[in-house]
Amino acid sequence: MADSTRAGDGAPTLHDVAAAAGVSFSTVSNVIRNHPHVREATRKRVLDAIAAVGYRPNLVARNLRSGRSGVIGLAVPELNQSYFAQLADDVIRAAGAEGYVVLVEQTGGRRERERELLRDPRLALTDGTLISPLGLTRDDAKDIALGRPVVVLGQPLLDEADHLTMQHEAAARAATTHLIEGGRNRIVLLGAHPAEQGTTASLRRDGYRAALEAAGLATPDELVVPIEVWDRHHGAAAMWELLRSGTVFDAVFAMNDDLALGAMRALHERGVHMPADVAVIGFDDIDEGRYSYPSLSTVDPGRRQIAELAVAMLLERIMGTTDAAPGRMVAPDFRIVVRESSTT
Amino acid sequence: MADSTRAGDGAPTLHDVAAAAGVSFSTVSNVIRNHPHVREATRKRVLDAIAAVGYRPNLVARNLRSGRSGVIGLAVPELNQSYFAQLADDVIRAAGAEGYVVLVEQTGGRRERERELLRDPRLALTDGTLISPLGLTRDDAKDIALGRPVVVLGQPLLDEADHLTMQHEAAARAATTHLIEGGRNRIVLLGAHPAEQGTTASLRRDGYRAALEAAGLATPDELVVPIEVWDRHHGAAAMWELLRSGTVFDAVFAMNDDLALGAMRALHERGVHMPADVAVIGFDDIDEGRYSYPSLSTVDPGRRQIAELAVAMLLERIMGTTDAAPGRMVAPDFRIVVRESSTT
DNA sequence: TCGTCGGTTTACAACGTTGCAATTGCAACG
DNA sequence: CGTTGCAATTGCAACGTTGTAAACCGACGA
Repeated sequence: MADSTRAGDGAPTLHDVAAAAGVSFSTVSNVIRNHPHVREATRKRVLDAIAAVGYRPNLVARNLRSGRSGVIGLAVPELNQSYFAQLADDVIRAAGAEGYVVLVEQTGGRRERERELLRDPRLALTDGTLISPLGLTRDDAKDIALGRPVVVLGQPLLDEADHLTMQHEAAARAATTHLIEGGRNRIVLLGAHPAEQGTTASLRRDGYRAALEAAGLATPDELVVPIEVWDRHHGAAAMWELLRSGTVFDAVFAMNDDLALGAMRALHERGVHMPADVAVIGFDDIDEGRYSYPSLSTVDPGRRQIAELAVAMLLERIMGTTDAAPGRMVAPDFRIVVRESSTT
Repeated sequence: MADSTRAGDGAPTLHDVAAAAGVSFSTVSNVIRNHPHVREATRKRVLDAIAAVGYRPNLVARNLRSGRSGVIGLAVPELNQSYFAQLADDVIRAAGAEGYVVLVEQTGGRRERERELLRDPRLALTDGTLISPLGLTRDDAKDIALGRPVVVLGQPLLDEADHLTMQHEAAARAATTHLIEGGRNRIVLLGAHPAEQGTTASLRRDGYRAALEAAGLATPDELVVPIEVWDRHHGAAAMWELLRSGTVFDAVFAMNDDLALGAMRALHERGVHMPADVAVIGFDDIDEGRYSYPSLSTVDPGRRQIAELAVAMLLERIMGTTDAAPGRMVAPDFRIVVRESSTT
């Protein structure tokens, strides 16, 4: 039980085990690594010694030797946004199934922070990175040299990285079309990021516009509401402001479910009925939307599959089981989920 | 710009920089470590070489040398439960402010997994662990020898660890009392874990019972609803079942907000009005509760402060800035947050 | 001119592994 | 009874740092 062989306060090492078992530390290493040529009696003696001194391999040393850490990094805007919490959940599970653990970083969706993260030597602790950028543009990323496996969840951004792209535009278009087919024609877009190109926000906005144009509807500027941070709070605040302004509308397409839920709260408070007065659809299919009142229509982008696919792509790079050039994959099909908030 | 000095595919090391700068690698190390005695000209030459070869320190090697990794582990049931997602958010922020990053593990609240995690050598990658156990009991934990900094969010569990305990019982009692003061007397407890002692669930149940007894109310068995997993789905399902059974009640105290939100959905679907017919209060004060309809009354346990305090306690152990025996801290005050769901 | 004393630079031994190369021991063989 | 062959064991050089001890080198005072 006791660890009488140990000196100082450090954890026992191979050498401590070796001393306890009366063999060289190489032999202990052989036992641990399942080296084929170890006599049964020796193996047992070593295993007993391991138990006796309470030895645990020092993973840091092992990593230094092997060049691998068994850790992947996941960078998301913030876990307080349900979509990313659930994405992180899925990623941790998928990675865990392959024996990897996950270091989670929050970017707040700020481009400087996203940039910094991709260059941060801290990431060298991980074998690779999965990043879901929000603010970063191709321009910002131009001079980033990675030299390590990275998978980007989003639009093509880095030449050296793999990309897993959602069908933002098509999905946004389908969501908007769903509202139009329900007879709506003054549809608010909640969460625009005006100045940007090639980001999640701009692609979804393009889809929204395309749907309206295809239906012969105009897209008045006052219906496109910019919101920097896509959380419930900002969704509610923006909706309050919109209601205060007296703008007339009969539907809302929110850039994500958090914004939609925040907006719904504001609509409730003003006594606006959903879906009778205003139909609402969000994006992401977070779990909450099933349980809200009214339950929230949304776009299911296949989050779970995306997480699994992204982890698989990253691990393939890490293990070097692929020699394909960095490329782009398009996420599996999205799906419009119709719930109460947009039922005609 | 180019890295012509490099051989092979490995990242450049101190030696590569040294070669490029024409100094010994020790000097490079001195520059990096801000050793006082380096001639200005030399420093500049080395810095240029660092930039030229694109050197980044190898953190794994640094960690091996220093015995520190700058990583802490956070073990929570699952990020899909909003409270833990927000806790993780807070912990990552608090740790980040001190220069630490966070490796997140999910336990699913399963005792075996929680046990395993505390013994897993994988944790050796981290400098310490913050764990929020759900299933683990003192008995389960009896034979766990840590030998490393651990802070437990919850009841005293491990002799070698620090504990940060919420005032579960008092808070649950206050929540229940709030419902009673609103004139309710058939109060459902949602989320009991029947057989357990000393866990979050049992302490909150004790608080619930104490409040009822103090008010001279009975606690009929049919009002105490056991639910294993505290998420929206199970909350809704349990409420459906309760409604189906014909049990009469006029209020619900849910063990957490997710359960409450799930239950509210079921109540909505059955046309039960809140708070008129049934008052609801949850626990945790997750962000969602502000935006639900009706907005959810809850117990604010001071999550943010708890996260910051827990990180501070853990870092104190890691840095060895305290030599106090492992002990227990009680979390700062909770607060009953009254919103629409329990307004009389 | 020599020794001393700074500041400056370099050498080197860890940190705890891994994995190959080298060594040992032993049995079967010629 | 010395080889050969092979299993079992051991030695040792990495992996890329940090930090201490040692070495170097002018300049300055004696």
